[in-house]
Amino acid sequence: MRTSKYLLATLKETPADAEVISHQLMLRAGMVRKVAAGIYNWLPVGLRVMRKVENVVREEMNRAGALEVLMPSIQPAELWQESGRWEMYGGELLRMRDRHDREFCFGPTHEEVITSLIRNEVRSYKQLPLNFYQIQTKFRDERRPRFGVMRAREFVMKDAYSFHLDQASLEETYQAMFEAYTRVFSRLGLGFRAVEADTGTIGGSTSHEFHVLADSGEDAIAVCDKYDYAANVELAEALAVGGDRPEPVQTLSKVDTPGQHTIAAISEFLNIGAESTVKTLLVKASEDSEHKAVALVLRGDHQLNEFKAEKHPLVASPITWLSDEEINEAVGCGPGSIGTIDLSIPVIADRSAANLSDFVCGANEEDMHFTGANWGRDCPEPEVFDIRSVVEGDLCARTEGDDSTASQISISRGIEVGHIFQLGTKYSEAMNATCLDANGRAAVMPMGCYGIGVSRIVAAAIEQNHDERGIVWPANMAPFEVVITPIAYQKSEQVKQACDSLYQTLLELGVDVLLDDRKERPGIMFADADLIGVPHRVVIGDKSLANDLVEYKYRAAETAQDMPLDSIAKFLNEQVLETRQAHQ
RNA sequence: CGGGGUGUAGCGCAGCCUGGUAGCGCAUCUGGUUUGGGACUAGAGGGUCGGAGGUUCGAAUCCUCUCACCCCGACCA
Repeated sequence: MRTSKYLLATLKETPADAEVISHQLMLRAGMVRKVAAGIYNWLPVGLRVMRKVENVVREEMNRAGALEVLMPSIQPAELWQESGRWEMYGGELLRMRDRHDREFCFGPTHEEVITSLIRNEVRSYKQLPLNFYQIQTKFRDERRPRFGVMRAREFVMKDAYSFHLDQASLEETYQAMFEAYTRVFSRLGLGFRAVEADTGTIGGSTSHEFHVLADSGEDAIAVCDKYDYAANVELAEALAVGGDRPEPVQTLSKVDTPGQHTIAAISEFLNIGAESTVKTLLVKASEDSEHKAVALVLRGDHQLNEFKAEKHPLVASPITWLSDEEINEAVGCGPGSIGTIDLSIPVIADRSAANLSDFVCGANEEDMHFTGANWGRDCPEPEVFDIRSVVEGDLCARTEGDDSTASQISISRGIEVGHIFQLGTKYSEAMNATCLDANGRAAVMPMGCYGIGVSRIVAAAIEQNHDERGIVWPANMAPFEVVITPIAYQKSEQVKQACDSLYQTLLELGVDVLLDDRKERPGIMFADADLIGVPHRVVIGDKSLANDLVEYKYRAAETAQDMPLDSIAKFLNEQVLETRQAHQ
């Protein structure tokens, strides 16, 4: 491609509404432009990158035996009503009506469509297992789109759905997808980690997320390298800290704590550590409970994990906090004075809180607290449940024996770019997707689903690969593999000939090459090439040509080097082929 | 959906408080001088001041309503 016939659309200044570096650089490099909140145009440079990602994804899905299909982005309401999600999905589902007033939605995902398709096409277990995928535009009406293409409303996703006769077959395909995803992200040159993930309301089955590690990531990941444990903090198990519960030594006493309503205030007022206090949080009880509220008890220095708490049968889902009035009604005081003594509602204590003795808690009376409180003696033994979030330094849940130092949890941030899921029969059962088994009986097909955020990967890769001059693409994602930067292309016939000839040779070798034949000063051409992140750059000017030399520079390298003109094409081709092969 | 903020040329911004007929830098176009890291120079084009209504002789500026976008808030690729 010649820049004179192309749209580089690079920007010198950073647009004001871009916050994260990937969004800023995608705008500056002329990759995307915003059309509306969370909706983007992909310009030529950006689309080139996305296509490269798609190609790798497609190759690996094909290699893993999945079959490519294309489903519609507009889906009829009937299918969603059949699965029950027309009511359940909420505001993220963009709904619309056609001219006959029939209801449709713009697909945020395709379980319904694929299940409806396959239940009509598959008759016998002999056809199974089958795995279908597509690379297609999705729409989710996010409550808050942000970070450019990273959390857009309209985005490109690879989604796959597998159908099986039994669980064993599902697990086999799940494993194959796990390996395919690992290959995809490795080939794309991303620093990533597969982590155990929340199965959400579907429950019971296995799920893994693939995260690109980046400080700007919206997810927190708990990692322990020693035991090879990695899980989203949403579900990472938190062990009790502090060992077994010591015997009580203090007596229960009520103390005046005027105006002290927070853990920080109480521990300072009483001159004790927050880890000897307990906080009592009141949330709504689930509908089948006889109580209105449930008390969640945590050690003062710990944080409630709402995802975990929601899984307890007594806790209403989604988790709902009691208002100040409701708290007063339930325990007779404000939110800053609740405690575990003489509570008439169920008490669920975190493992660490349950291990405390002689702790401080509210007295269910304004401006009063208890010290020396003890489970079993002063209040009933609580139900113990893991309801706190792991923190840096916690012992890994997989720790074996008395290994207290080397197996601590560290927390890092990640961008979710892939998610694989054993769905089970949730959709196949609701939509009656069956096939005949070996006994000639109808069997509901267990399903798996597997997603990759194609457009999000582009942004995630930039988060991980940039410097002060711009993007430094991983080899397999760069929009162009080589850029030729002439010095005085318009004036020097010698330079023009050398550039055109090299350009033609590289094109014939199948290299993605960009020739910057604009009538610009070198500084502008260098800046643009660095900004869009072309890995290999060749500068051709009269000075070096006089010695039959050209200058070669690798984008990520500090310095350039002179190379003979007559061997540069061969050299570049080798470089390109080498990186392509290294990432096959 | 709550809370905060911003809308003035393609991009980044000033002007608004104190009403008087819209400006700066970058980018764009033309000419000249330049040509190894975002040049210099002379000229030129480009704006419903987000939209509607109101106050006023007169509104980018004051008032009301509205729309869009951004940021902070717990179900996601």
